[in-house]
Amino acid sequence: MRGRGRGAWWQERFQNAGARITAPREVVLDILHETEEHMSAADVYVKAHAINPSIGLTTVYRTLDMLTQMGIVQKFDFGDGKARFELVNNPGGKKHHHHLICLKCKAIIDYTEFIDEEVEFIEKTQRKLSKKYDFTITDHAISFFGQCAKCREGVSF
Amino acid sequence: MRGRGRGAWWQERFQNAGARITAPREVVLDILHETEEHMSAADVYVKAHAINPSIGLTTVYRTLDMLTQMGIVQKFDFGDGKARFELVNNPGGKKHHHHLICLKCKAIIDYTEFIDEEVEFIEKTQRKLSKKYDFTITDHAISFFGQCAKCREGVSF
DNA sequence: CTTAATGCAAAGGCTTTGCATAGTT
DNA sequence: AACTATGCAAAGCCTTTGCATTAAG
Repeated sequence: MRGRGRGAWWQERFQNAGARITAPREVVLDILHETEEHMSAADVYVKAHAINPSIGLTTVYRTLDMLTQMGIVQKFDFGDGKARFELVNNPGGKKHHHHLICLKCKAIIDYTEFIDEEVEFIEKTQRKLSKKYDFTITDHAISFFGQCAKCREGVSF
Repeated sequence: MRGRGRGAWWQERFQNAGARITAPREVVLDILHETEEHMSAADVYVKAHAINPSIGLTTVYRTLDMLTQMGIVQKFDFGDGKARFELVNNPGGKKHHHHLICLKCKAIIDYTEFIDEEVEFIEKTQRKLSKKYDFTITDHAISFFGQCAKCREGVSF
């Protein structure tokens, strides 16, 4: 029963969805809320298990999957074989950002610089898409791919 | 030796990179060039193997990976456990597009409607990011996530 | 000729599933 | 009490790796 009271924003969503509020789910949400990183399921599991040793890896996977489907969490694949998870709206936490990904070394840069200009643009597009395709859009992702300075120096390709 | 003469655009890039032009690579590029779908490695393999039975799955994976690192192909993860590949620039082929993804049923909609407006915006951002982070940007991806009309009707979440 | 590319088989690693148990509502 | 959520172990499945062979430049 960790974090009860705080973070009620998602508890309401759980109830509306008929999903039970359980200790493992609270722990996972807390962890995602407090981190600045792009965490893999295993990363979350390690922290969760440290907090509450009775939490298993399977539950972490299942929780992350549920949260992704609910639109509370966003799942990313940066190309290194394991999925990464981030809270979509992190009140008081990490700022909304987009990604710059090096295709060679898989380095990820989070940028927030031009987000403000992007927001207006994105929202306009979102409204149009939502209407045209009868889609309820809850989130978006923008990524740029290329080579970082370090990898550009190196030979090949 | 399929497709020699045509599609010389990538052959030059191979030579500059010191990569050999081989039959399997030509076949894979041809397949990607001719399709309208988001193909998995297995999908590509099936077609490639049908054209040239001596082509193995491993080579398809290795080729796709190389093309991705070269920026010729873009690798996507739509959340169903297998990676998808698309040619980045497909002269005379499929138009550049972005994705609308249903988090429930994993349906993917390719949209091209508002691309033109996006292009100008994206290029501006790209120039700024490229400069600030000393990154050579070769491509981008924009995706919107949510629920399609069909899944919205269904209960849960 | 030299070195990269390929294929097959096997290994690897992340993620999912079956089933009995514990926990919520 | 009724039914969802969890955990463990095992299975699944996509992807990668080792190594001998073949082919490109």
